[in-house]
Amino acid sequence: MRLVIAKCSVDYEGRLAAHLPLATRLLLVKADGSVLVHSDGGSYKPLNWMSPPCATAEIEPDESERADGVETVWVVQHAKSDGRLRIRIHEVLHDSSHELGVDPGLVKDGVEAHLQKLLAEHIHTLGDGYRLVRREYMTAIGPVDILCRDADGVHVAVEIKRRGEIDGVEQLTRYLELMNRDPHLVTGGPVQGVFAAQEIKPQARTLATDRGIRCVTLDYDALRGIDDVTGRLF
Amino acid sequence: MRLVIAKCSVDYEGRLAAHLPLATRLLLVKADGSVLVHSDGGSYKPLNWMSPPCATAEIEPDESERADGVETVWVVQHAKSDGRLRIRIHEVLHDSSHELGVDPGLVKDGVEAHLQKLLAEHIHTLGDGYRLVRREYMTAIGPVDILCRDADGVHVAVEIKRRGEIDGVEQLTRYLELMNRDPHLVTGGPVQGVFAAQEIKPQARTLATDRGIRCVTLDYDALRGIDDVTGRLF
DNA sequence: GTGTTAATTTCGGCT
DNA sequence: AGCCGAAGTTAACAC
Repeated sequence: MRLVIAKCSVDYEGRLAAHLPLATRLLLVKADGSVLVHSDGGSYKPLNWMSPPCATAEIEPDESERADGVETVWVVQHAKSDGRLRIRIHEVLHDSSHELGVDPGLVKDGVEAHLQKLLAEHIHTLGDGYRLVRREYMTAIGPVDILCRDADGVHVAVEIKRRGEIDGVEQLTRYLELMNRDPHLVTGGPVQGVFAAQEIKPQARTLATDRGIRCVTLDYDALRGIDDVTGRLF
Repeated sequence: MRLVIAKCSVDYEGRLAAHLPLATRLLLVKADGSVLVHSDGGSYKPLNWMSPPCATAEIEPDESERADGVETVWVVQHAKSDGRLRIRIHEVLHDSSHELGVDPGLVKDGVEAHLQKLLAEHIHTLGDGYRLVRREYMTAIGPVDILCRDADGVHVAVEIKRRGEIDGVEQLTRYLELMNRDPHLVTGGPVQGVFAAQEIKPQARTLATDRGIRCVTLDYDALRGIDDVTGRLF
């Protein structure tokens, strides 16, 4: 990993065109060749970057660039597209390289998969008499998060999101359309839909309700709490 | 901006829980207090981070940590939530600070907003006699990019994308369904749909055509060129 | 490899 | 401030 603090201007051409005026920034070159241009604020997202695979060529500035005070030019070229980053360096304030080795990677907990597991374990939170059929019920266009049956034996497809937005309702709608063509699933009535999320946006709720899909707000801590209570029984 | 290369382990607790095993990484502390933990590969996204506003406290390791070889512990606490990053530093390999100043920021070109503006200004590229009704025509489920009328006065809803994919067709379909329930818009025939993009994926084109939606490929440079010509008239 | 879905998404625009 | 849609989204996972 190479760290360079430099006064520079940057131009990107690829999926869009973007320009960064002259200023002091951090240039980060990773072991895989990717380059990140960071300012001293904002977010974790760089101002500009080039994803791997890519290669950097350090070239001499042309006459007009040299007249503007450009010391060196980095041309970072993406290997598989015409995406290109051109970094005109006016002054290098710091330059150091470091061996980091391979990273063992991140371990996560508490994402959608976890919500799905918790809800499957406590499927009765959807209503009395609900029984789990299976998680990740496979259909031709992808897996339904949870398939269960209500007290009357009617199949219920559950789509789980951390944040419920319109896309999620569309997704569930596609599943429901498909499942309602399957005679095995249409038992005692069409397959019902439940849109479950920690938070449901008003527009998504409106669309879901309009399509006869029930909206359920999930309380992650409560589900986890129920989980703990269950745990205590053993 | 402070740059630290250190052997460390990281734990995040906030919207989820995440853990990074001991390894050598870059710790980047920005002027606004935000912290980024980068490995020497992957993408522009850090392995872990804390967004501003937040504050870092450097504390002494406890006994068991010290026994594990921990030299210092950084506790990065988010100011407005209970999100917290705990970085256990075993060894510092580099530590430097730099004054960067405020960044003038990024200038973009060629994004959807620009395409929309250009097409609205040259709505006749969709066909002779087309007239603009308005951009960002508001419906209950969101704004339609462009609403116009063809030579016969039939309303036409236009969805613009930089890259036309299936979800864009879905979006336009939702708008059309809703708009066709509005008697004010169904003048002389149902509202027509136009899916306009710089590039339209075959699957999206197939779906759109199947639904009676016309696909139009936009030439950004040509539109801009027309714009220049118009500009010359003044 | 291609396509689909999630993300501590982040970011910008508008109400 | 909140809501919604776009992103050079990126990244993980399934087929």
